[in-house]
Amino acid sequence: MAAPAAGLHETGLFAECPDLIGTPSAFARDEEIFGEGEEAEFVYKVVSGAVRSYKILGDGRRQITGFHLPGDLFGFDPGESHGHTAEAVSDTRVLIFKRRPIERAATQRAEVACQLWEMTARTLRYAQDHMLMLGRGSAQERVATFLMKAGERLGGAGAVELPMTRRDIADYLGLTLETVSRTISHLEEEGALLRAGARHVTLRRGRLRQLVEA
Amino acid sequence: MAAPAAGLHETGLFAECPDLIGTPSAFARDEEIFGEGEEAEFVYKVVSGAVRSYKILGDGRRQITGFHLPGDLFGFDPGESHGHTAEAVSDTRVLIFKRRPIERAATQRAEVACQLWEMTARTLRYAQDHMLMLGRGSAQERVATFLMKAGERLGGAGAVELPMTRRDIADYLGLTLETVSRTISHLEEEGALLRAGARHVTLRRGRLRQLVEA
DNA sequence: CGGGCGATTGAATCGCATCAAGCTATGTGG
DNA sequence: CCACATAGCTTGATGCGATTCAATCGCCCG
Repeated sequence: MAAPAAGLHETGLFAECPDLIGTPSAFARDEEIFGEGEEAEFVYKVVSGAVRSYKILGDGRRQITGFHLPGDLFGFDPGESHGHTAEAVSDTRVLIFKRRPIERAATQRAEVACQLWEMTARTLRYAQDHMLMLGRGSAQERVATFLMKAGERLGGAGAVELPMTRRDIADYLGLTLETVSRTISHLEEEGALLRAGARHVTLRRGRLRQLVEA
Repeated sequence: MAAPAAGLHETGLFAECPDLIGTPSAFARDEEIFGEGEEAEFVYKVVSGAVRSYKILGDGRRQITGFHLPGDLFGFDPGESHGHTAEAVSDTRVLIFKRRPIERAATQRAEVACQLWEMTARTLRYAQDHMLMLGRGSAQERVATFLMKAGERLGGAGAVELPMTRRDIADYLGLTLETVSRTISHLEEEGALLRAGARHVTLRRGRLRQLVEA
């Protein structure tokens, strides 16, 4: 679904930098965590909740480039300033890390730099897959693919609790919220999912995959 | 326009790896350089000509993720296998480097790893800007932006010699070749450019920028 | 000079956007 | 505890921009 950018934790980068205990912090729904163009002083790791990263196009058109879920690291666009704005999708708790010590460690320890490289590379692969959807996918393909990927990350057996609104999904997929809503209704008619309230869906993965590949 | 991914040369990574003198090689127009899924044994640097990297969606729909021009490095998607297919847009000369020694150097020398990280990060920024176009731009915005970026990379004063076909441009921008053609005609009517043969255009940058921002 | 591929242009169609009501949860104050 | 307000979602009607299908056109190369 999104650009996880996890892995630092698991691979122990943070464990190996004793000074880099993250500072816990919390953001309310829709609160800005950082803005595009601001100096990139911190890096963030989601503990609970969800975060959206997006770019804006002058007149307000918004493209969400990724959602960040618990375990994901975000805000580490290399460069002096943030290339995105990040906001809490729902009430969210994060750990905050200073960016400088991490970058300093990277200049001295090759394995740290390699892990950062690997992390950025993973984000790049997600971005390129997403480009394929945005450039070439129909509305149905985009929504079905989104739900399947969301299901893998959020769901257990098939029940998925979506933290984001229809507008967020639309801005992630390059559609309007009406089209997302209609498409989900259509998928339900086709037997590809069941809704229980707008945010709670149960996926029929096989059926969904059929519709995407057909 | 594309995902340059240059920088390794200028920053001397290759100079510092005496074993890594690139092997010259040449590809004819439309010849495949490597295919998606193949083992990623080599990295390539464009000497002359142009290269397209793309992904394919089952039924033949193609999304070009970037064009590579002289000086650009490509094929360095980290991971064991290539995530793209690469083909020569026109007759193209490249330098070929073995990937292994570079990665080995990265695991030992932090500054090498940092350069690779930086390179991937630059590609990621291009990909994310492109996502904004694909998700939210009109045909006119996409084509005008493409031409301006192509002009910066290929053109001197304003005369641009496009190495790729309308279909290539369309598959890069998520449009059809007819729409690209029509849009270029329309831009010419608007006084934003002059054509001298399909591949040769002279841009009026100020006028183009007006149309994109309006 | 002729063949052919790529580009342009035209006409009809379609998918998604836009505009516009309702609907349904959730939460708040009386 | 219920009425009401509100934000988010769904559904419907209509329009538009891009695609699709179909002819030419024109440039380049043999």
